[in-house]
Amino acid sequence: MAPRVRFAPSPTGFLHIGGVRTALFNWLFARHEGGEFLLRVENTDRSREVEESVEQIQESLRWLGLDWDGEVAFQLDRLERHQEVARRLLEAGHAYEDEGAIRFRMPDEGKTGWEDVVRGHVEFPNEKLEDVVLLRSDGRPTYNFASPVDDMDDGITHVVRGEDHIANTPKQIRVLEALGAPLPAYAHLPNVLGADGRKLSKRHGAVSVEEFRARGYLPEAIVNYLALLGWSLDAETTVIPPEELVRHFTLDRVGASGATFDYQKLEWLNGVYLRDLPPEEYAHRLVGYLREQGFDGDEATIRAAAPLCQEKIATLGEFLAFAGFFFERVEPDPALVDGSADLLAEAEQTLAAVEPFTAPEIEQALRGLAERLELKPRRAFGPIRAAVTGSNVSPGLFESLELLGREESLARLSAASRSA
RNA sequence: GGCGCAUUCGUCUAGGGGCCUAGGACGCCGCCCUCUCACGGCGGUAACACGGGUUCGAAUCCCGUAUGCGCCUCCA
Repeated sequence: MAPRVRFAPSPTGFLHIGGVRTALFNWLFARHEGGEFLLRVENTDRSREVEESVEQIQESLRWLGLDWDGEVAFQLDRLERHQEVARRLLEAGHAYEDEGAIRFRMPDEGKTGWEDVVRGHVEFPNEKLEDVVLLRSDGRPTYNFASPVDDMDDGITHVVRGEDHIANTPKQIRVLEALGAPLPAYAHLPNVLGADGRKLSKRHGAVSVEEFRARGYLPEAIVNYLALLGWSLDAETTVIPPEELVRHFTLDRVGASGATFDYQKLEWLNGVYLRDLPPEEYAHRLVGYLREQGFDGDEATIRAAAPLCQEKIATLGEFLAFAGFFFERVEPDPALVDGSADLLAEAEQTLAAVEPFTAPEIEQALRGLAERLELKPRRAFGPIRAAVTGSNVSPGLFESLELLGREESLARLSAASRSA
């Protein structure tokens, strides 16, 4: 039987990166096994619901490439079903009324356990199991009731979720047993933590998919990185594109201990993916990203600047800080050009005569100038770079000059020379 | 407090009794490359939480302790 799994977020806000990891493992498992991946919104607590979040969650999943099967289901739409099942349990003596609510009768003795796919045998003493509320006094189901009932109705074969649900599992198992439903396999994923060992939150850095997207991370890099949080292919491999992930992912290689989210490693991985992109694709994504961020600089210039930056930045978000000088005049840091008035004037003259105005010729001319002035290349090019790009960190100088064009390059050199 | 889960370099991890004087990756440090930055190359740093067992032999199995985290809501 093909497995069927689900991702069941509650619509209380944006999609948290820890939630994405849960969704990802479900998705990878389903796609690897040729099963189905369902999306179910657990919205039984209307008071905590955040407008727009349902759409945002879907948009985030789509952006990451985590496609789900069928329509999105909403837990609240199945209210009548939940009430009917609760009545059944009431009539069968498995539940009782309590101040308007309906509670499930947990056994008082013995144990309730299961073979967790990632942790092995887990069991709880039944005396520790509270009689959970099935239906609130207003008739709405609670999570510990709606969730297993929906899993049953949806034919969920594997419940893959965060480890914070471990203590809920015995309760849900008892409910399912009382209903005579087959038990799904359970796999409890380790938590995703911040650097201080606590649950990853806003103060550790970006936590929502939207934020990572806005900062210029690639979905495939995020997916790759997240897959490594709790799962590994082998002892060696780190860079594993989504298709490879699908090909190799198995639940038995998921670890059980909490994983700290490492922003530096994600950034490195993002750089790997960025550099691996074919140049046209890189330019395409860069334009898309910049437009999404509201940047309206000339597209041809963006595309021309793209290859000069591809090997040098790790996130698309760095582009404007790194190559923004292509789109507007910049004020060089006085300290970088100070005392170089003559050099800059000479460079201006030299470049005025370069023909054609292309990187190789520009390089030859400027190296010749450095030699004449008896300056080490790095000493000679530093002020020129600052005059033209505004910074001592930039794309290649000669390529930058070519792209900027002779007229603009000379103008900037002239201005800097006067102020130096 | 009770119950549960977890514990290998700073971080992510490999490891399932001898292949481990513990491997890979990120980070960090050094060198090389070099017009800056980056990339790349080379080298280095750094870990089996602790204590008992079991065994000829333990990172690997068992017990205990410690620490961290989770849950104990008519939240999910």
